[in-house]
Amino acid sequence: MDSPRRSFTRESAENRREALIRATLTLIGRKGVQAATVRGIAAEAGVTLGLIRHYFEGKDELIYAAYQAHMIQLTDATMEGPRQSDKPAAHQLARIVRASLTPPVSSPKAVGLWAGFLNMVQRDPRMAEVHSRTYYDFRDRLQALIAPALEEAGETPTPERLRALAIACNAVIDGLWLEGGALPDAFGPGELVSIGLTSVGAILGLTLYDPGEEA
Amino acid sequence: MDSPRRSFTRESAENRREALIRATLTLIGRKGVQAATVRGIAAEAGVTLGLIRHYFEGKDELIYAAYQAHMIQLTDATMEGPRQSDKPAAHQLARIVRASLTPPVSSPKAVGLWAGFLNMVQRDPRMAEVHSRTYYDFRDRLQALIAPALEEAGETPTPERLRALAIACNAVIDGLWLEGGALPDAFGPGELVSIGLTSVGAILGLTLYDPGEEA
DNA sequence: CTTATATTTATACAAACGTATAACAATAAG
DNA sequence: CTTATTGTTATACGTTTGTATAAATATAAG
Repeated sequence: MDSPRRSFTRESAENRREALIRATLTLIGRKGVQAATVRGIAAEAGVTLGLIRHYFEGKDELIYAAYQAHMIQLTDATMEGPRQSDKPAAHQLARIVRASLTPPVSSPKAVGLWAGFLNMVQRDPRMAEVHSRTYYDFRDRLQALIAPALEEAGETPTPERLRALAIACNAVIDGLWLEGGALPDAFGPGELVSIGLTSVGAILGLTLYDPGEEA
Repeated sequence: MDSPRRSFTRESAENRREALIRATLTLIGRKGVQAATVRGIAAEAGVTLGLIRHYFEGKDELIYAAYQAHMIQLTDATMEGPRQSDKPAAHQLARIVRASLTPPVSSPKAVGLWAGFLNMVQRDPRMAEVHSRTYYDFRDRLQALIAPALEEAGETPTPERLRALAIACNAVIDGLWLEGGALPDAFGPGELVSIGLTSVGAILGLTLYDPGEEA
C-alpha cells in the first residue's frame, strides 16, 4: 500500500522562515544542539526536510538565523515596555533588572539555548559576531541609563568609571540571569530580582526601588 | 599493499582515561560539541576508537566524566594557592576574585567548554547534577569567606542577608568570568580583576585590595 | 478554464555517526 | 622460555546525518 503524497498549503517565505527558526530554537532549547538535525527541525515545523534547503543555504545558515532571532527576542523582551522617558533613569534601570531576571528572559529554555549557541562561537566567526554585537548592545543601553541615573543623584562620573560601572552591572545581571535560568528551583520567587536591584544599587551607590512594588 | 598493524604500548587505566577525557575537552573547547565524536576523540588521544568503549560504557559516560573533570579543574584552579589562614578573610576573597578572572580559569576555551556542557544539562539529569553541585559548592565556599570578612569589619549579617550576598557576589564573578572568557579582547589587562574587586567590595560594603599589587 | 510558476514533497546518496565483535600483540605470570 | 591475560587495533554493521535532485501540486496569471 503506497501512502499518498501528503497535502500541503503554500506559505509566505517569511512565515516559513519563521516557522523553521522557531522549530530550531525549540529543539535546541529542549533537547540540546545535537537534537537540532534537519529532519528533526523539519518535523517540528511540520514540513519535510527539503524545505530547509529551499529557504536557507544550508543548516549552518539556519542555525545562524536562529541565533540572531533568539538574541533579538531576548533583548526585546528585556528592553520592552512603555518608554517612561518622564520617569527617572533609576526607575528604568530597575525595570530592566526586573525584566532580565524573570521569565521568559530568565528561563531554562532561554539559558540553555544561549549556552548552546555560545559553544558554537569559537569555531564560527559569524556566530562570534552575533555574540559580540549582542553583548555590546546591551551594555551600551545599560550605560546610557547609568549615566543619567548618577546625574540624578548629583554625580558626574568620568568615562572610565562609567565604563567600569556598566561592565559591572552587566555582569551581575548576566550572572543572576544565568543562575536563575539554569537552576530555576534554587531561588525563591522574586529573590533574584531583589538581589539584582540591591546589587546594582550597591555598585552604583544608588537605591533602586522594585518596580513590582508600585501600584 | 596492506598497512601493518600499528604498534602500541599498554598504559594504566588511569592514564588512558585521563588522556581520553583530555582529548574530549580539547575537542569540545576548540571545535564545539559537534566535533566531539568517538573517532575525533580517539584520534586526538592517539588511540583507535575501540578503546573508548573499553574504558567507558559509551560516549555519554565519557562526556559525563569530562564534564566532571572540567568543573573540578576549574574549581581547583580558582581555589588553589597557599592557605593563608592567617591572612584576613577579605584577602582570601580577593584572591578568589583574581583567580576567577584571569587565565586559565577565565579563558575562551574554559568558557566555551562550560557552555557546551551547560547546553546538555537540560536533557541529562546526571549532567544537571554536576552543574547544580558545582554551583552550590563554589557559592558555599564564597559564603564561608564572606561571613568572616564581614565580621572583621564589625558586621554580623543575618543568614538571609549572608545568603543574598553570596548569591550576588557569585553572580558578579560569574558574569565577569563569562564575559572575559567569551570576549578576551574586549577588556584591558587587569581591567576585569579591578572591576571584580570593586564590585564585590561595593556589594559587601568592604574595600578589597588587589592581591596582585602586593610585593 | 487553461497554463505557467515555484513551493513543497519525495527519494536517493555518500559520508559520518555510535556501537559491537573479532583478531592481534604487549606485558605479566609461571 | 613459555603461557595466559587483556589492553589495543582493526573491521564490520546498521543508523543517522547533511545535501542534492527529481517529481508533484498548490497557487497565481492569463
